[in-house]
Amino acid sequence: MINLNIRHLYYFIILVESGSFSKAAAHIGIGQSTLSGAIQGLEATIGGPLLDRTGRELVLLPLGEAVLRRARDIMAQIGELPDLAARSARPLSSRLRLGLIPSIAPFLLPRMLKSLKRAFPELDLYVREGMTHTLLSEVRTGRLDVALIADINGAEDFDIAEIGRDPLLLVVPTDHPLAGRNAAGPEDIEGEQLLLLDKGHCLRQHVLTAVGADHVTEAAAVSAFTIPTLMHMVEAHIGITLIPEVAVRAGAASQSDVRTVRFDSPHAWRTLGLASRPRAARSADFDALAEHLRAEGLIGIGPQ
Amino acid sequence: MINLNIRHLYYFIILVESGSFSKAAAHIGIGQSTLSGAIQGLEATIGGPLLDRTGRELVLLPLGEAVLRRARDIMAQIGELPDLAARSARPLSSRLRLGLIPSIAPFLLPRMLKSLKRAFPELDLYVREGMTHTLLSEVRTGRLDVALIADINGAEDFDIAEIGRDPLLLVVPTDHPLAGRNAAGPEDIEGEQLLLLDKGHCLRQHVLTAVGADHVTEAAAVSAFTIPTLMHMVEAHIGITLIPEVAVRAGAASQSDVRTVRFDSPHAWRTLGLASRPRAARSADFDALAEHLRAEGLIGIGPQ
DNA sequence: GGGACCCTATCGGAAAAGCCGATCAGAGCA
DNA sequence: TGCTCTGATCGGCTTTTCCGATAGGGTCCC
Repeated sequence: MINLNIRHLYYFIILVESGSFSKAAAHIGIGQSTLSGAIQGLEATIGGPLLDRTGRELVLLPLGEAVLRRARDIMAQIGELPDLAARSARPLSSRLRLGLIPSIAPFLLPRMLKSLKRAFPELDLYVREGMTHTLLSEVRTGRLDVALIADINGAEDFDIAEIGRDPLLLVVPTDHPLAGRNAAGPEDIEGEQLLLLDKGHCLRQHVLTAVGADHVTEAAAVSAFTIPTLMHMVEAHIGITLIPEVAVRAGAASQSDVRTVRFDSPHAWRTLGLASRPRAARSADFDALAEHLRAEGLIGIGPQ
Repeated sequence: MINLNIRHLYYFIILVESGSFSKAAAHIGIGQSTLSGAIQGLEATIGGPLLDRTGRELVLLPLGEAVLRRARDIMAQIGELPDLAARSARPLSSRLRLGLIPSIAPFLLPRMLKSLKRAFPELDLYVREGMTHTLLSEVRTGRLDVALIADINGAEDFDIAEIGRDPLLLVVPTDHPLAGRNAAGPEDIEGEQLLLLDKGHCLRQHVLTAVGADHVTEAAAVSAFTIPTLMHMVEAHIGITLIPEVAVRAGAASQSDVRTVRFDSPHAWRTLGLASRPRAARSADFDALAEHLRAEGLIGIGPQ
């Protein structure tokens, strides 16, 4: 194993620039004997002489010249390390791997990316879409830094920074009796065909809870993979559904044949939060991200 | 001053590749506590945390990733150093700064460069032309490695590797009485106008010695800066001169209006030698160069 | 939820390296 | 031939590095 101290490479550089052991030692602030020994150690680990000391002036051997070039390169790279550290110390200034659930990602990303780019130009955001349990597993193993999820009750093992509340809105066809109403409740949609996202999506459970799981048998529900598909199914009078406000805000329900109606229920909203590993070294970064999302109001309507 | 051991950078690389302190320590062959301390030291000198150790798996922080990249670069550069040393150990495999005197350089260089390139492809030859005392001064101070000179008696302070003897030939106009002769001697040119190189050129003194300084007063001699100029002056019947065989061999006297004649005199030759600093670290290189010049017979007619 | 297992951090003592001042040997110069 | 300057060497001291043992957490399985 090579035993080589960066400091000794620096000594060598100064030695060449000074042209003399004693001057270099004085310049560095060490004894001449120390420098002599350090250079000999350098030559021993490299495996050849660097300097010709026989003459009145030190003469750099070809090997010494090659080593000098590399030593300068190395010192430059070493010198950058504290700068890297300083840069990393600034909030949201480096790579951050963010996971989002499918009922948020497509609606939030366009605005969020723009907003983050403006506020944190150094941020190198890496985004992945996945269901809650997948994202949390990746956060746990370190493949993701944070996950923006909507089921903060199932994430007790994680640090949760709440972002806000995302209400669920009822979506009905334009010609539906409820289409003109200001608000509706669970009792208004009894017997209706309820359209849900596939199993695994947390929104599915939230919707079932919002309408009251008793009122709709799961067997009677029809599933879709994405919210836009749900919208098209509502348009086609296959049934009705509830979608989160973030999707509505992004235009998910803006076709002319559907209407959104406020849904009054004790559970007609979901709480959004950023989940990260507890005691993670970068918690300051995560807090900054949560604070930014809250302040910008990109998602949710303020903390519960 | 940054106190950082290359070894610890290597530790960090292995640590990241192993994914665990204990595995990395076992792989390197050090104690786990040692590795822990080394990484903490690294983080202290760099100025920020490199890893998040809170979870089950080590997670590389952005700073750690940047440092890892640089560490790998640095290790690669360090690893090349012994290779550089090994290459430098081969003879004539690196830069060599050679000085030549004006009465040799223009005639020898074309053939010598080709020959050296063939024999030592790694050689990076840097050539300078200068008068003997200039070259020797530069050898002494280390700005040149060796000088090919013709006045080895004036260089007692240097290591001299003799290359061979360079005879001096008489040059006369074609219609000169001596032009048809096989040989001539000092007595044959008494009273002739002798053409010499300028003061400072060692050839000037060699010629004066060869003809016997008594036979020609310096005042009667006419000077030129280069041997081709001398040739033109002989052509123009301004006088006669002696030039070294190396110049003749390179075609310096091949115009139709001059003839060369062997000059018989105890001093009608000069000894060529490579001068280098005594006890120089690269003496093996210089010996190899001298041996090559002798073996190739590019200059001189064998050792005296 | 309790216990086993694995992980990293910490501590005291031993080994090694780094450093210093003093001294020695050699080269260059007068 | 001395004198001066320079780098190498040596003994002793300080600092760093390393190790084994141990402590403190986190994770996972029962």
